[in-house]
Amino acid sequence: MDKKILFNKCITLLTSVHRVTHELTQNAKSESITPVQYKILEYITVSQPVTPSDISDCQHMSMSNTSRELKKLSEKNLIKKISDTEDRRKQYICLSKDGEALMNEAFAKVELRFLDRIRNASKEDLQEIDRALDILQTKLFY
Amino acid sequence: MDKKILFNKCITLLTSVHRVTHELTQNAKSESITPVQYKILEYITVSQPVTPSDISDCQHMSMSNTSRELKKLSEKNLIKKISDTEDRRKQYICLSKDGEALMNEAFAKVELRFLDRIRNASKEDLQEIDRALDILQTKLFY
DNA sequence: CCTTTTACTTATCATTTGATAATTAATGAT
DNA sequence: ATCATTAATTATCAAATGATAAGTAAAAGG
Repeated sequence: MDKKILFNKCITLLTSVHRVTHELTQNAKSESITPVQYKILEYITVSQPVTPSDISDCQHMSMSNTSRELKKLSEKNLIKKISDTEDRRKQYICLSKDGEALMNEAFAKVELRFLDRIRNASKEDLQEIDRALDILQTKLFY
Repeated sequence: MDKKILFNKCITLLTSVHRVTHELTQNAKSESITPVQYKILEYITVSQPVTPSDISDCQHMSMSNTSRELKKLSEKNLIKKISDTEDRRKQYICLSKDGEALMNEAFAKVELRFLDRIRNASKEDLQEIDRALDILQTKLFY
């Protein structure tokens, strides 16, 4: 196995993944939030509850900028902040009802486009895709 | 095959791919260019020669903003513009020597990190990864 | 020819994002 | 009790990006 070839293949896939992600998500997000805010909400959606520090780490942004964006999301009533009862410096961020609704809507659009993308795949194709997703998730994109 | 489960698995992989991409590429790019400029150079690298219109389409930015960024890249001597002899409205963009050097350096850093990531993979793992990349490339991220 | 379309450019403005420093409040360590 | 550390906030500034409008030059289509 030539690792150089594997590298190139991987780069090609990365490029394709980014292109397809854009196709799946374009116009999915509400216009009331910025791209960064959408990414934050997406992260909260799949990982809630999370702390501002978690968001800062995972989204690669400074605590100050994270705090600013969370404040804006809070002002738009898309998230709730809950203080930790043990360590009162900490906060837990969750989606509000509005936030959930907004993300459900966005995810529904993305799912529709995803289903359209695999529309013509056979049963065997789907199983191969499923298996390939597992392998890459565990062995490469862990 | 439950397509809903497949969708969720796919979203999880997309998230992982974006995280890993960030890990592989962070600090790989020269500090003399902006993220958007790096993405443009990356696209030129794998697809050259390309026209400004190609870049505009594929990077999802307006022609005017594309033109501005290409001008900056040109001023930094990272790209060359070549006019089409047949249709003098058209241009072909290629990397300059400096541009190639800059991208080679960036790709080398990314490759090192990639190799480190698959350091502990067995021969069988690598073959599975290779096969999985092929499948996803052709059947999902086409 | 004359008009329309295409490819690209320039200029300008608003918004978003990134970076930095200073501050508050709670906790941990000695 | 004091000092250091942690978690988060606020304020401010600069830079990058996105959006829009107007303009140039070449080509294409009557």
